Amino acid sequence: MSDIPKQYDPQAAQTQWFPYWEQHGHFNAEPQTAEGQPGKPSHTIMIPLPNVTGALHMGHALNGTCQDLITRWRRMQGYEALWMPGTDHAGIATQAVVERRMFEEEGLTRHDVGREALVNRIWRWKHIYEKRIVGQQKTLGASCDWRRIRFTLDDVCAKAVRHTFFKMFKDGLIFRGKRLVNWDVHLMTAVADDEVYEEEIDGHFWTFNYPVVDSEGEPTGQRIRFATTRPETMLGDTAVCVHPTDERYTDLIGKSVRVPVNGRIIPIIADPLLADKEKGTGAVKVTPAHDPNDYACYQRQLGKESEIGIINILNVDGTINESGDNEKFVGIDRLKARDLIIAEMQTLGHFEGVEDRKIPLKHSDRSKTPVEPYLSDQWFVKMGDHEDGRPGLAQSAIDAVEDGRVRFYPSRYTKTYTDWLSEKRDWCISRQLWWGHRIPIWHGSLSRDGRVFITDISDEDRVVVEAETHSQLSEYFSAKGISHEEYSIVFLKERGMLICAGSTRVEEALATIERNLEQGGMKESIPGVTNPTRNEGLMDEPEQLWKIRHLCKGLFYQDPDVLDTWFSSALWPHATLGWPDLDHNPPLNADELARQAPKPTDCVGGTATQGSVPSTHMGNDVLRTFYPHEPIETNHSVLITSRDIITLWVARMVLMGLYNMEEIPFRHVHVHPKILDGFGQTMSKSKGNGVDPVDLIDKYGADAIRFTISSFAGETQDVKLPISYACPHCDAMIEPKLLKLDTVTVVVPSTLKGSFPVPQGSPKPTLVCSNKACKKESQFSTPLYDADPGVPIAKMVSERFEYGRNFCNKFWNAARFAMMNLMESENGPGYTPGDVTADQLHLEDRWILSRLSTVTHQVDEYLSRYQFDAATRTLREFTWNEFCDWYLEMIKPRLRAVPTTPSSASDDANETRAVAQRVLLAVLDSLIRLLQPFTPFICEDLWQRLKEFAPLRALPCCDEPGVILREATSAEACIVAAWPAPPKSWQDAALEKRFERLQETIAAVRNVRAIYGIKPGDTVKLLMRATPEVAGEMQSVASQFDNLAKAVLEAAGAEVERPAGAASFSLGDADGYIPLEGLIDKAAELTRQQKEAEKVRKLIAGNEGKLKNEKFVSSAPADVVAGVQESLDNYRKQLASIETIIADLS
RNA sequence: GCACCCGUAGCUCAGUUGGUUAGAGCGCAUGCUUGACAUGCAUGAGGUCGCAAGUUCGAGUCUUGCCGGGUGCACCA
Repeated sequence: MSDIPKQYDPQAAQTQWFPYWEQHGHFNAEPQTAEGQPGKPSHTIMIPLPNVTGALHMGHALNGTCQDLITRWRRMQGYEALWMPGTDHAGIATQAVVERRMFEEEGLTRHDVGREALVNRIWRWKHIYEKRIVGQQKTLGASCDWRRIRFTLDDVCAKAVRHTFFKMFKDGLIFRGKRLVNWDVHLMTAVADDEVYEEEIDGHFWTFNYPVVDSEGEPTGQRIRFATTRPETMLGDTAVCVHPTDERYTDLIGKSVRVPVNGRIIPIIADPLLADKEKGTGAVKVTPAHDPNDYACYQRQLGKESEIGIINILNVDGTINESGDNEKFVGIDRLKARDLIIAEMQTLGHFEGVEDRKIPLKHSDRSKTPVEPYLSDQWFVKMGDHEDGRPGLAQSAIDAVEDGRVRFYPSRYTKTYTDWLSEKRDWCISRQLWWGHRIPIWHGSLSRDGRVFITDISDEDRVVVEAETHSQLSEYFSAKGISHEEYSIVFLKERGMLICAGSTRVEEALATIERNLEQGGMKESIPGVTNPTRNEGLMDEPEQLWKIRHLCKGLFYQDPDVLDTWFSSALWPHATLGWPDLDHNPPLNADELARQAPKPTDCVGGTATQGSVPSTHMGNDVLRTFYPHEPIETNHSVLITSRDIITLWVARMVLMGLYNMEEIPFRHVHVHPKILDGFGQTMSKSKGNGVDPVDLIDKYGADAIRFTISSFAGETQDVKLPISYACPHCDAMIEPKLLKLDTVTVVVPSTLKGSFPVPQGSPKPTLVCSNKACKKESQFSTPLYDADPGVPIAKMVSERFEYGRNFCNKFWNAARFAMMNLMESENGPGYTPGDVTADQLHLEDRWILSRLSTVTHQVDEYLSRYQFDAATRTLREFTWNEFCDWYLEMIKPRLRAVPTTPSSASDDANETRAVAQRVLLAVLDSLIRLLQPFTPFICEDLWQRLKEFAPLRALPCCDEPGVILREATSAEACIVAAWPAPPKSWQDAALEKRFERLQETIAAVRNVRAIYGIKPGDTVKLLMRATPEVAGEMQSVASQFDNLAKAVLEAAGAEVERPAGAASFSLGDADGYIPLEGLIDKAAELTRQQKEAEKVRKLIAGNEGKLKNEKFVSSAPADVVAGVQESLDNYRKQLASIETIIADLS
């Protein structure tokens, strides 16, 4: 067996077998082609699409491992298993990373390069990172159907997005509204709630007063005091608010105050929710455009007598605009303006005091600058129920989980999901970005005065279509061959119109109009739409001004915003399967198809692997087969993801699936743990602790990474993964440390040299090896910088993965051993296939087959509940502690064709060897299959090696009594071999119990040998005192005592007595004596036995106490009481033996 | 403030519906290398299961409170 190396070489297996699987189409999932045709059940997993922002980290590796495991397991079980790959354009994150890079490297902002050029740059970024991501996934062994890879901005997904938006628009589910967003004044965009972080800063808390004025605007002499942390917002104040029952102010309610800095007269209103009698002065200024609470107050007051205004005082860049009604501050940054306003208030005598205070302030994660609450126009999806009481989008998704159509594993995450959905908050779907699905809406103005409208539709704004104008538009469209099904027009009360495009043709037609208008040519335009006119009224609408300036030049323009990333990813489960096209299958990826171009020999006999290429066949079989449908027995599906996107993504997929498909998108949702670093923090690029799985795979192998990861993918808690840096010169481990920077804490090597972060243009920081013999420097892998080319890099590694590496090596060597013994050698003939009957089995064969059956069923059970950790541990223990440590050791004598017991002395030694070989191969065969989902590369490698000399092998046989193993042909590849199903009848609890006793005895003998330092080569004698039954068992396996503990069983029986000068052990139902005349230290032996006796006495006392307790005896179940009684009896026997020994010794 | 998770051996974690002596890997100690594997084998040491009370015949497991760590959601004049 010289061709099997002593150590498993993961890289060799990975290089060989991944392309093999791909080329043979083993990852491909094919749809059923005709209705009603009986076929395999399907199994679908939709990947939680990684962002093209950057490379994958360990969290992705965990996520991918779980999905691949389930996919490979189901595939072997006979499912047509689809794992759908793809990536997400990740709107803001990707745009931000490209913008930042562009600024750092070229000093350019997006406004310098323009929309089209920026988007092109992002596409280039996307291509680079998608390739990297796919490469990482394949390195890990991901068995996705790569031909079906999708990207959320590709044509198939874009069509689904447009279709859905159009449908929702027509259904009245999409509306335009105002919303306070987190405005990043640096990037000049809104950022989502999850893209801001809070940081406490040292701030101030100022108290001012406003003079109360009478109806003529003359001061009454009264003043109202209030406090604020943002004095500049005074410019946007539209009210002062007090609590309605606050006696200090009740007489002022309804009166007015004058804002000293701009002279604006504003009312004093009462609002019990906004004002708090206990806090501050009890009075609060109201700035609806720049504070969420104030905005909520503004909405509450709408339509009431005390209705207040709303004034946006900020430009997009954070400077004060004209609406502040004081030209002194126009164009000044809001922070500068703050100081000026404080000074002015002081001068005017309205300043009361200031105190220092820690203020939690929201910062933009992208620019690390404070965000401003900022009122803007946004698009929303209505989540609430319909007016007639029918459940709306949110409710439909709640129902699906509550009635069990969608089930969470672990179930506690159900609460996260339903709690969030039951708020039914409308979903803001617009983003002020350039990278994403452009909102397919064109704004137009029909008004005659040339005003431009950024239209604002809420339900009450919609008006019945004016037939005349509508027909003009219809004419325009129909002249282009566009039917009225493809667009939807909504007119707004005398304010303009919105056209929603439902097809690319409409989009093109509308884009043509827009372009022509922009160029001033009116060759093609909608009647009634006039040339753009710059309107002065816009000047107080900074965001709109900005839009006009940068994005659109006319009265007729496409909405500049793009959709929230989650809008497209919510469609993922059906969009990727080709929805809304029901008449053909989705197209396959040409590059990926080329990878598996069938070799000439494969072409003979048909086109089986090409089944889902668009063909003459009509109908979308892919969608029909792989999207959940009735009857549910024919298809299964699971979503495997991390908990932080349960609301953002999982909930939205369910509601979108129900909306578009009228069926849930998946039946199970498995939520796996998160991976934290050794300091307990989540891994992320900005912290510098994100480990590239490929680095780890290079070091330990993909199987090792997968095995280790699955061993900690349990259901209870997150996983700490301590990492260190490996010195590239000497391989020593360098510990990481935390380094606090201005805004974040980052992870860097503890032996960091040089400043961090790097000042512009300075050398990159390095680490110094802590190994005294090395002391060399290297750069280190950090997502915060790219290392200089050609410089040695200390990669991030984690010793935790030795767990998996060692396991793979152990398994490799077990297989190596098996193969050596399956070949012809001086020990006997090579493997011959053939049946094995029950009567040919030895004790250890029956035991290992019993264990195999038990373990297989346990693994199935664990995997069906997504308990990867338990499944992994079970297989590891079985492989290492049972198969290797006991079974292989026990059959070694048989494989050497040495007669094993006196009674088998006459047996044909070769037959003994043959049976051992067959059972060995059968167990190994099953084990390779069982481990395939976990460690596919090593398994395929071993499978193919075994196939070379044992294409026929004896495998578990279920249908014939007495026949245990029967000849069968092995599958072409392990990845497509059948999942093991050993008969349950093999499980034999009594046998397993008996075997445990044997193991205990052997361990006890080994213990004695270790204590007395007996040389490994020396044989000892063993005498066992036991009941005739147990003694008989001992006799029957006597050769194993010799084999495994170098002990010759001299005697076994009830009459055996302890020889003088023997070391002893007591097991409850048997005592063992090992004569060690001369070797034994009587005093030490006595101490050892007394200690043992003490332990047993305590146990006896405990059990006796229980049995004396009448309540225990009467209320505990009978079997528990019997169990206690039984163990008490055993302990008493054991104690009696030990006491005899003690008496002998003393 | 509300919700969820976690606290078990030096470290990282298991521990099913409460039930006989609480387990694993790493690390540690001792002893083993010509026959699968030193990425290995054997043996061993190491835990009043965060604290307190309660329920129960019986609690690592259930309940309540407290302490400590984490996460999510609200809120922050």
